Amino acid sequence: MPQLSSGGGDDLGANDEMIAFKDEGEQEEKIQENALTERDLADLKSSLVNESETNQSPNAAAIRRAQQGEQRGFAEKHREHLDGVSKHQDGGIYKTPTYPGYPFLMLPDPYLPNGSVSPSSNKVSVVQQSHGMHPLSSLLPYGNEHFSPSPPHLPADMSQKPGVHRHQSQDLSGYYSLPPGGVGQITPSMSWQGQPVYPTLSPCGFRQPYTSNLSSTPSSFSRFPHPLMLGPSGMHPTGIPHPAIVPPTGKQDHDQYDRGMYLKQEVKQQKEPKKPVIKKPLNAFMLYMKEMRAKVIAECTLKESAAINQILGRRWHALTREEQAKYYELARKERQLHMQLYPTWSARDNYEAGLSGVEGQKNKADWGKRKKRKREKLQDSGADNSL
DNA sequence: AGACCTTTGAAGTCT
DNA sequence: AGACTTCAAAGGTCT
Repeated sequence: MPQLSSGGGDDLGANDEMIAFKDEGEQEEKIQENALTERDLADLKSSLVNESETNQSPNAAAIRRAQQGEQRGFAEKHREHLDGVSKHQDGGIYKTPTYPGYPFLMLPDPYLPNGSVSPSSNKVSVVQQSHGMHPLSSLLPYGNEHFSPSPPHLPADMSQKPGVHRHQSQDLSGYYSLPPGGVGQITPSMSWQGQPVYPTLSPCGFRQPYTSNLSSTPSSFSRFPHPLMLGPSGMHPTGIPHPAIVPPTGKQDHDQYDRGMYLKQEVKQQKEPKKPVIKKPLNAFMLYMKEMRAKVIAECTLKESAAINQILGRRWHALTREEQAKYYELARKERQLHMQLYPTWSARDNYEAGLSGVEGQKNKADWGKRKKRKREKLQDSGADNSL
């Protein structure tokens, strides 16, 4: 793990914010690595494109394995980078928010007393938004479904776990519970229309001006209002439009702004009034993926998530520690918020309940099956390695 | 219809 | 304590 214990008094026990940063000389080394990685990405992309065009040629697996081997080497190297400990995060990470796509909001920092706005959050730096990506999506990592005009079901723990006091603290307000009928601190600058154009290296390795030309997309912010603008009807029954609550059917649909989708979901939810599942808070990499996926899709014209995730995994390793630290910090806040919203929730809940239906039906026997599958897979891969 | 793939990280379980 | 497993997102692909 790249994180080390902070000892900084984070009662979450989450230590991912403590990311080691070394001196600037190493940064240069990192930049060189980035350049190499971009070339690797070009190779990866071309191979992936070929892969998709040739309908998964027999060589694809071998190529993939080779890439993964290469990637592993990089990962280990990267982790070495992160092994050192530095304590200047608070002073350093957000001083220069160089990452253009990171949507900082005017968020009260739950770690600061009185819900004061931390230096880390007083930058509204929504500059580069991914294709079809909501500007707030990094802070709404559980999908947008929860903001649909049709309110989600009560969270399972709301009705099942007695004594769960759901307060809407000031700390939370900055994240999920914006004032009804308005977007609160969300200023017009949060719109990604007409944002500066950042020439970026595509994950495929070619330089391409990345424009947030989203007006043509169905989920464009210009055509559809922000889900948080939906007002009370889009609020969570608690008053907190928390996105972690999803129908137990599992997959979240992306084009939540599509009215047709709303209707479909309404019908679906009427048909299957199952208990919602509170999903895990997203980790740093998941947040990164969520933000960058659309961009990679647009630039590489890839759609297969497995391939995209490979690219994103590489890009993740190619990020500087500071860039990664932003996501670690965001993930930490996500966990904190999640814990505050659902103090009795445990990841175990989803182990047992699964997303497939009635809570508790996916019992340990089913879990054992998956375990077995995993083991079989690992054994197979081990056999592959032995060849 | 649902599992799988693919990634990293957090958190749970097991030994 | 450390190893192992599951889940989180995503959407095409496969069974």
